[in-house]
Amino acid sequence: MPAVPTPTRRRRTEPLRCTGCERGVDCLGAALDEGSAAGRMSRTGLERGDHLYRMGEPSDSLYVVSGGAFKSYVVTPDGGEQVLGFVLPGDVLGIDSLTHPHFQSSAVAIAPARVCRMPAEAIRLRIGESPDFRERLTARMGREIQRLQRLLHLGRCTAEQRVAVFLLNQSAQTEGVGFAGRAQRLPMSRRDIGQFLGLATETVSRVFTRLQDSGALRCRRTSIEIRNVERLMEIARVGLPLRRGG
Amino acid sequence: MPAVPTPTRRRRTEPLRCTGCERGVDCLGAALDEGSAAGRMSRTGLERGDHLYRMGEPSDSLYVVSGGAFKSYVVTPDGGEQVLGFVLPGDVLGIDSLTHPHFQSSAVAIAPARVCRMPAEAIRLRIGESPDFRERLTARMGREIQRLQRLLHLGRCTAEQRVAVFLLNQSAQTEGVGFAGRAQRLPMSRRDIGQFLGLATETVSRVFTRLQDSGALRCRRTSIEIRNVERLMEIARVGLPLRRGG
DNA sequence: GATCCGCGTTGACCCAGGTCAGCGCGTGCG
DNA sequence: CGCACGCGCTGACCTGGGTCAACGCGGATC
Repeated sequence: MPAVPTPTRRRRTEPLRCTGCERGVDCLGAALDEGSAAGRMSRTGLERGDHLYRMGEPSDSLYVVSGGAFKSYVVTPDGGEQVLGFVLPGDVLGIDSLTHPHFQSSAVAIAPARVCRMPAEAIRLRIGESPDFRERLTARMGREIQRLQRLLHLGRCTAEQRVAVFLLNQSAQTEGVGFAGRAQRLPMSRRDIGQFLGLATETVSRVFTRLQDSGALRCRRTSIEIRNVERLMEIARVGLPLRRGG
Repeated sequence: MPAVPTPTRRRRTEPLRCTGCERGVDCLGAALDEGSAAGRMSRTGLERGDHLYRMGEPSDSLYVVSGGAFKSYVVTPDGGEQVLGFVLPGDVLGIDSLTHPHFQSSAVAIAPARVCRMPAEAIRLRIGESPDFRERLTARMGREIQRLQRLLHLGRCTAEQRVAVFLLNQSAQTEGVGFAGRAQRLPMSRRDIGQFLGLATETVSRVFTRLQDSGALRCRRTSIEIRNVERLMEIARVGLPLRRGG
């Protein structure tokens, strides 16, 4: 993202009702958009590079991603970026700042995206009146804790393992469990992946070519196809054996 | 901890009222021990090496640590231990399993310890009746997310930075912010510290001696004294300059 | 079409920290 | 008392991946 920070920008904001939304009743938004919180939601579109929010800004909302992709990150003391995760449709943005008056991380669209805004006061109201909503929210936080714990472990693995796990997760999230054989588009750059996995971009690149040489993968720029899920899972477990072919 | 798992053991369990407890009203237990949840808590003592719970066991409680020290960890697929954190008096154990039917991590006492058990059903009741309790619990989860995010960043730092940050945190938690000049006891082994920070025990040991040589620290086995907080904070920021003295 | 710029890729080099091995010390136990 | 064992410490060695530099490619701009 640019060196001179672009302003936090949100485009085409419009009020929203969840009735008839393609995400259905499992969406956290649908669970909010009832009772006294009804009618307080809004939907916003963002272009690639637009910030949904920045670390330090007053945090007054939670967002359900309904399209596109986001990168969540913090700026480290030394000026680097620690990517916390990539956030895809159905996921919630801002949950790490729910208990704080200011955002604890930044969120930027890495592809044209849409989000549904859930204002904090509506959330607070709904928490009081709906045990179901309460539990969903708590479950989301619990899941985030789990995710970060797994991420912590990933940080102790080899470069091959990190990338393999990352690709498998990515594929599972976008296509359902373990689907392979069709090319998908990775919305994030090698740089982003590196800052997420704790690797230099060069290393990410090298691992990609090594995985390709081993036949587990086929990739060109942002297009990627898992050709051998079993092999990739094997690599995720034990690292890459150096021989080629297969 | 031993290769053959010791049974999960809890000793000297007794019913508990928070009235008159030295921890005071700020304790999460005191906030629970009112209304319909009253009288459902209990206090337990553990010896060094006793497990409070193990990953996979049915999780039916939250615990407030009231004395001693714990290590929270998960066993990684390759059989290693990933230490998630060290848990000291006032902290809560089991919050990462609150939204799961089974514990997602294990907790073992690394020193003689005491905990107050908060049964899940009492928590559920109290959540329904007390917005204050609810918010405290959510705040705890939010804090855990923050902690893990910081830990993630720590995993990208040099060995010196990791150890320096660890020692500063440890000191802050046990003695109030930035206190130095008096020896304290580290209840965890070099091995534990390594498994927490993602370093080999040898590296932890080497860094300790290097920090000692540089005058920032004085340590012998489990006894440790921060002699120069500023220097340690400087190291935490930028890593250790190689020259000695100071 | 010419130019530019950001991204991905590759090669060469280097070093922080992992691994292995040895040793000393304190503690518990027969 | 002697022994064994676990833990911490240190040295020697090795390697995974970071760093630096160069280059190719594709998309945007004029």
